[in-house]
Amino acid sequence: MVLKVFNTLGRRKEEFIPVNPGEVRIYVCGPTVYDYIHIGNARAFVVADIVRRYLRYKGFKVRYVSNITDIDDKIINRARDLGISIQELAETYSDAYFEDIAKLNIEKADVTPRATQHIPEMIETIEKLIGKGYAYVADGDVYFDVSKFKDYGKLSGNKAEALEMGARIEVNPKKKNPADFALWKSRKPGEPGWYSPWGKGRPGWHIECSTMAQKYLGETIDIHMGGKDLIFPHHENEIAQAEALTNKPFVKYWLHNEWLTVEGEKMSKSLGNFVTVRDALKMCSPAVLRFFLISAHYRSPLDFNRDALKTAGRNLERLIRALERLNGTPERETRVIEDEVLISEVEAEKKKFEEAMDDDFNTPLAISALFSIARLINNYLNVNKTIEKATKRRVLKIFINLLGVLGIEWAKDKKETRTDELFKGILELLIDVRNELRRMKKWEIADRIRDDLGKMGIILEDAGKETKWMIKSEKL
RNA sequence: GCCGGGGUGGCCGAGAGGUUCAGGCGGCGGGCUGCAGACCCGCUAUACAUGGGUUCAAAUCCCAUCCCCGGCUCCA
Repeated sequence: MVLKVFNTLGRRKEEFIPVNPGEVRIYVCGPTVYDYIHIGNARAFVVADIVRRYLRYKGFKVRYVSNITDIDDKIINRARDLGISIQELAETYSDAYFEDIAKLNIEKADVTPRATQHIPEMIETIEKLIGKGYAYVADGDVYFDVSKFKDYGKLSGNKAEALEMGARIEVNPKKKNPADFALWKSRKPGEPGWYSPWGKGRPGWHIECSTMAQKYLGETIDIHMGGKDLIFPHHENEIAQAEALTNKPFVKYWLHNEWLTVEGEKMSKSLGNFVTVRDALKMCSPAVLRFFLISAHYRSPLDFNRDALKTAGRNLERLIRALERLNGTPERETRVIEDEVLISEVEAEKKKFEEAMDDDFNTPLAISALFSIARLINNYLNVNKTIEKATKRRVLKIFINLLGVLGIEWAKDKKETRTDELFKGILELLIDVRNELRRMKKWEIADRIRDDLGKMGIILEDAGKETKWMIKSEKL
């Protein structure tokens, strides 16, 4: 099956063919560590994570690099406001970032380069660009000369001339052209600076990414991802820098995800509707948040709100329940026709899942195949009280693998039963007594026990003679 | 001003020329159950912003209009 991806460069779906057969190199723009990451960041990282997992599922060897921007205006200002050092601030929030993405089950990158640890490489790149006539020095700053790069605007569709018209920023008199962008910024009083041929200063934002991407992934990388806001100017400028340097295509496929809104509005500090991952995780479990984030196609807008989270929780629960139900079903040796049918139908859904993912990572459509699998399992188990061993294994494996592609790990998300033995003992005693009451048809008392426990967050479900209990996780 | 993305059933959300229009949630009805839950079945659902056009056939293509959102400035 052919994987198709929507390439921002060209704005159309293309067949995915990596530069080197069987091997994919991905670069994802990581966070600027001046604050906790928000759910919009999380969407971008989850999408990238799924791209990575699915490519691996398809048999590609994946090398995945995602940077940390630890020097930038926002960091400098924030550190100043808080009265702490830049290093301290960056350290705090990069630690928080790793914690947050780990919770969301986003795999760690193979390499996580930090901007401040690659200053010499950036200086070298800038020197080369100056040498090739693409950049010029102006009073301690270095700017990229957009007019020298023919393809400028090919990613975003913005023309350098048009940018001048719309630009509301005050014109920087050091620039030859308003669209030129800084490769190196001279140090202002109170700011940190690194020694360079142009005096003390620090690198521009764009040069960080292109330099580190090329250092770890080579001159032409397969996939570069990020939120759509990065298309311009960030990615446009990365292309200019990298391609001016090598005369080779910098990135084969550019993938950008749409915005996540909150209650219909874009997140912004001024609206006060910024939702960090940490805030969101007070409302739902990490698995639910992740499941919510992939409930729409990555190129469609998605709105974060309580109802949507609730629905995501129910949906995920439906899948997990079916999985657990199958897992808990007793095995038998003999295979019957129903087993054959189940396997072939589940295999058909697996194929649908793959087709959906092959079509530019269509997660909502892929998820619908998972619902079908859940239904098939439930239907089977409604009639069959046992399942043939190999059938069970096969279906479980498919189900778990497909969930795994989406980064939903059943074992990891198992509700932590933070209950001690004493609690369990008492509860089981209570259930036994209740079942005794049920046998005696004392429904009123039996129901009262179930209802009252329900109010306390403990759910009892009678299935024949057995009674299952679970702690209602408000998070799910 | 220049560029871009959208408007699909009560809600969310796939589909991008053609058999009866995914899937989930919610609601209603039924089955199972002592009841409830979970699960299954059915209905809600002959929906695709509006007006034209192309076509044997249009959510899907074309034109116009309305509305929403975004980029052009740090931003996933």
